[in-house]
Amino acid sequence: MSTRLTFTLHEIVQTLDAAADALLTDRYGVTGSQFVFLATLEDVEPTDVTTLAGCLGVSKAAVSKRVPGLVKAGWITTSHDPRNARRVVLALTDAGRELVARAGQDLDQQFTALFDDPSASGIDPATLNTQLNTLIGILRENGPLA
Amino acid sequence: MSTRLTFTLHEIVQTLDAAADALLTDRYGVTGSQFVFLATLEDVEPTDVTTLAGCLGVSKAAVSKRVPGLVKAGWITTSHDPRNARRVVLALTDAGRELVARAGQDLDQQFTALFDDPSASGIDPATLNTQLNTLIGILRENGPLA
DNA sequence: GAGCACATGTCAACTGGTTGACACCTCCTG
DNA sequence: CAGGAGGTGTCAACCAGTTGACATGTGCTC
Repeated sequence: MSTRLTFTLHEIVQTLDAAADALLTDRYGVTGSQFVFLATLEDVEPTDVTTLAGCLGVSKAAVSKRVPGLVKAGWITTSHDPRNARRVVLALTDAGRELVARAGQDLDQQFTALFDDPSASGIDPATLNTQLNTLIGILRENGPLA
Repeated sequence: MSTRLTFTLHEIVQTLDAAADALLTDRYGVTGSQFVFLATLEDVEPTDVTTLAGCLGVSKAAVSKRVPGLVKAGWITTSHDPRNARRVVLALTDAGRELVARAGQDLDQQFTALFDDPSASGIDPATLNTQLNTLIGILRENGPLA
């Protein structure tokens, strides 16, 4: 338990990610980063490599390299835009959509259940969220640390 | 601005890291991850590869590979424990200690200054920290998502 | 219609992590 | 003292990112 807020923030996302990863691997057979890929795609499908890379916050090359594996695993499909021969169109398969829906709901439920713990009384997730978003706003205004 | 707390948490640490990295690169000529390495070492020096890897939360091999570069850059030194010929003892150079002190203070000051912003009134860093630590505690108790 | 600016995806080379195998050293136990 | 258990660092092979270069396709302008 750190007294430094920045450390605490890193610690909580790491713990959160580890927990999510374990759940996803055990129950759904995907890694955390695969789930993020699929869930993000679900939000914008059908779309192309460039757009998805933007949504994920990674480079086009990173997306490009991961596509074949996800196709082979049966989560996504690729097709070609008849209007643009260069463009690779990505979409979820039915299995992919199903996975995102079920696992997403599962994760959500597990997470919100944390706040039912007696020691969490007095912690309001909405307030917490607002405060953190305010900090993000200030951080962005100031340019990377003025 | 996300409404999902988990997303917000990821977003704030990413923004924070980007800001810190920019500051460190500009003013001190080290990357964020180099600074973390040195600051962590400062906490436990002199120590060996295994212990430092534990503190950093990475593998021994990862530490082992980064050492030569940091020695060459003049931030750390390696030596041998006379009691154990296998053991590689890591310590900061004077330059390294100086860097950690100055940059650490700089980062701290920049971070705490965020809370002076008028829109941050009503956000108490200590309370925030306590609440997040409570959540971490619950998360760990429950095993990776019960 | 020719040509150019730009969008798009992929490749190669690099970085910094991982795991598993291994060599080496220490120390305890019989 | 022999020998094995276990600690310690490094290596090789791999994975998932990055950047920069590149081939290719689109569409605008002249």
